[in-house]
Amino acid sequence: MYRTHNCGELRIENVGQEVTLAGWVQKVRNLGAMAFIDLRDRFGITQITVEEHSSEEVKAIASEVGREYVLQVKGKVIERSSKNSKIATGDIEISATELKILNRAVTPPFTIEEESDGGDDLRMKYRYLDLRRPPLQRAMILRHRMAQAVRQFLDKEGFLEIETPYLIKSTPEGARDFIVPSRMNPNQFYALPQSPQTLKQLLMVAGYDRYFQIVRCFRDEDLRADRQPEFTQIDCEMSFVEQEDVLEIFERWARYMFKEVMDIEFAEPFKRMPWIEAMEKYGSDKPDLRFGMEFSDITDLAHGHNFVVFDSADYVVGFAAEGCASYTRKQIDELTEFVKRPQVGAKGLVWIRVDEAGNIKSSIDKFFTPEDLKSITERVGAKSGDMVFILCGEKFKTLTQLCTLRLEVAERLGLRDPKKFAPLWVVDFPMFEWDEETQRFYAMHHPFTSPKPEDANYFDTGELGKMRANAYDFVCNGTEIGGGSIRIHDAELQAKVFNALGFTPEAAEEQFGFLMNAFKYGAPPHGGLAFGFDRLCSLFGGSESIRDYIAFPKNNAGRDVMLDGPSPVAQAQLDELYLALVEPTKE
RNA sequence: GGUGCGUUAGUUCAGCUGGUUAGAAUACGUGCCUGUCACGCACGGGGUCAGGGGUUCGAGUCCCCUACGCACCGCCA
Repeated sequence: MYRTHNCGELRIENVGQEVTLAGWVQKVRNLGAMAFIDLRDRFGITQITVEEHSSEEVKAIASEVGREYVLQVKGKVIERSSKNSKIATGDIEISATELKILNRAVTPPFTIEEESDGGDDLRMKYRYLDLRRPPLQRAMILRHRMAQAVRQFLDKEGFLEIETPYLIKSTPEGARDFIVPSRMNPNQFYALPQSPQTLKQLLMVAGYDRYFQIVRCFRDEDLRADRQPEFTQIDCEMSFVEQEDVLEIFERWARYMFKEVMDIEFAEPFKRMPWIEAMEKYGSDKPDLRFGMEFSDITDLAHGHNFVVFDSADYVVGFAAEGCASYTRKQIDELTEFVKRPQVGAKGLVWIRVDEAGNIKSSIDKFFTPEDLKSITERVGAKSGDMVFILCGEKFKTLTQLCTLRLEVAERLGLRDPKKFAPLWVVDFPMFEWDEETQRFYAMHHPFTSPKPEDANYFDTGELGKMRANAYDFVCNGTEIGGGSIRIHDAELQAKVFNALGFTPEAAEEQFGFLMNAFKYGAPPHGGLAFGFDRLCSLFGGSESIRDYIAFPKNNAGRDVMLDGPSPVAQAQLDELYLALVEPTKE
């Protein structure tokens, strides 16, 4: 038997017991005649003491072990003369009677402690060492507990966990597919699923009624802190439901998760916000509602004052930055530079200061009377001590730019508190989105999303941009955590949508024939949604990056720096797959 | 596809307007040390300044290219 206890469980009650522990040596403090060894496993740290009266063999091993040696210790639990309140086992220590080196270790490239001295890149290369550190272990344990909570809730609600294949068929809509060559079918390829969307709809046709899966999804797009090429979704689908049914059950699910994992309860129902309201009030389809600073349309007040910047703009919009009247010229200049960066793209920033005494001063005093400015500050709800920031231009572009500024101001004011949670449902998304580049409509959600019945007439009028969908997103703290829709279950309606998206009947048949065909055999009304599990973990865990919650993540370029993949393969492997390589062309 | 920042000891970093032998902390090694827990003290080893090219009497420092890393824009139905 390697151990009787783990390194985190012994307490004062255990004093006197003979125990065996095994773990990794975190640190040796050798004082000459005596030595202390911190022995670590994922349960905690226990101090081992080697004393003057210990055997020569024990002393010899204690002086030999280094960091990350795997060590087995036999000894007696004794009460410490000087306790350490920083660790859970700090009241006791093990007086070693026997030490055995189970394995030696070379000096690790960074310290394996709560706060490592290693940089991100290095720790990623030695991910298995980084994963030994308590912060990473807490993250993995959080993820595990969350997955268990998901299963408990959905099982109780009658959902069946059903696995769908990873080797499926490529479809050109949406993100780029990862493709996998088929040896048995020369010159043909599988695709890895971007999500099991069509498969879960087929499960509804098959009568499984309520399905879920914690499932890996794959998208061959560029990465971000919150985007990995393979990521995990909590994928759900239900039959015989309307939007309200889906929102009801998954709001209860979200509350269950917050309660079980975070011990947080929300008194009020989650806020619901139509997409257009989210855009106009916050400039985003995933607004951060941990704080206010809502936008107000001031186009009518801004026009007609011989200020050419405003007069030439379609849309003028602003918000009151709470308590920012004290901002100095330098701080305003910084924010101006911030919005003028190419990533934001605004031309400039107009400000109106309402000081503590209620006096108004602005960057547009030349063009606006104090009364005009006052009506603007009233429109945006600015109080004494606030600063109004205004951008103008094309409507949605300007709203998006102002959103970036709102978040930056909130960040500076410390309002983006990771301990605070502001969940909401964004509903009534547009059905279609016009793409200038390809001059066609794309499905904003996906092509299986149903339009709102009252908007169906826009198929006939051709005003596809006005059509709203039965689609909804779950948003928290400015992050899209999940989204879904009520699907189309009618072949005729599905054909209309494919037509609107520019598919010929033949192309629709070729790509989605299996689904259209299945729908002929009695598809129930159905809908569902999917949550980004990695993002949910990072939301709960309080980290910006989902990489912290993935055991073996990819880097910025989609590489696994630990395995050093992707990599070339042997010619024989290529031959077997009938693949030939070409030199990459460099622009 | 694009923009910005970065790359100096095992590690994290400093290194000014170009100027002698590139430093600190930590880690590592050796010795001393009976209550440490960021142990302490002393000594020591450790550098292709990412790679290549250029400017210069002289480059870690300035310029160009490449590679790699991070963040972001595009992209992510």
